[in-house]
Amino acid sequence: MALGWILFSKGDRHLTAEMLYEEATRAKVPVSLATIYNTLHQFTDVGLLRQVAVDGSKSYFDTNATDHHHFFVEGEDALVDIPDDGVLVDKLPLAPEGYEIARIDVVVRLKKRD
Amino acid sequence: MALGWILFSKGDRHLTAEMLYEEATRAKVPVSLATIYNTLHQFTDVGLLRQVAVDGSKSYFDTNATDHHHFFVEGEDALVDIPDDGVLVDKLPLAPEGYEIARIDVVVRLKKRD
DNA sequence: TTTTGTGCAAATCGTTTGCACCGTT
DNA sequence: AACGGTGCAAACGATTTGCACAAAA
Repeated sequence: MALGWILFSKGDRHLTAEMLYEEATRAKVPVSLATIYNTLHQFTDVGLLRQVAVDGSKSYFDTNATDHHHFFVEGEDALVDIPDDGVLVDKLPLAPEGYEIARIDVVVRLKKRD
Repeated sequence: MALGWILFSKGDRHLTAEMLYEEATRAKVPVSLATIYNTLHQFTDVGLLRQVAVDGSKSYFDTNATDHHHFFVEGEDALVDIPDDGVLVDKLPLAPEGYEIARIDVVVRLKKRD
């Protein structure tokens, strides 16, 4: 419950388990990381969160569960929604026989301009 | 060197470190996983491989380093190239001030049709 | 002898699992 | 007393690091 409040009372956010853990701790909600993961997965299962795998290691949880795409800032490891329909995927490829498309993820990787 | 042969002498492939490790072992090239990772990263750094982060955990290395997108079969954990230009990303979003687009990753997640 | 390259054992880090605890029926 | 739910310590698996050894300079 407490975690739900932290997650959803501040608009759209992109959190890692670690981030939520720190926020919870700071907010005097003492939980272990395992509980954080359990909670994140439960929210994900009921469709309130969207899990985004953007680099090899940690994964992000997006409080905006609707279909949309992301910027990912390399080096900064920040995940940002791409404003409404800035991206359009065209010419959807046919799914191979016997399969159907579950979801399309578009990640636009950004790097600092030098 | 031996790993280079395994990687590149069989056309386009999508391998995890573990897979390459097993192939190497089977091919009587005894290396540790750490060496596999070192080698994969070296090839990636010089642009011969492309690292694809598709789910939270393991990451795939694609021997096709050119720009293209992927199907990912959930459950099977298989990664497949999307044939030539089956996908087209339109209306490229402006990168925020001070940033430039490094790469665009499109992953079409497939699930078995029931 | 120093320097440079290579491979790996051990450590690290994100994540998951099994189980102990507690309130409820 | 049995049951269901919740939280977490400990295990796990993928990846990285630091260091030992060996060949080249």
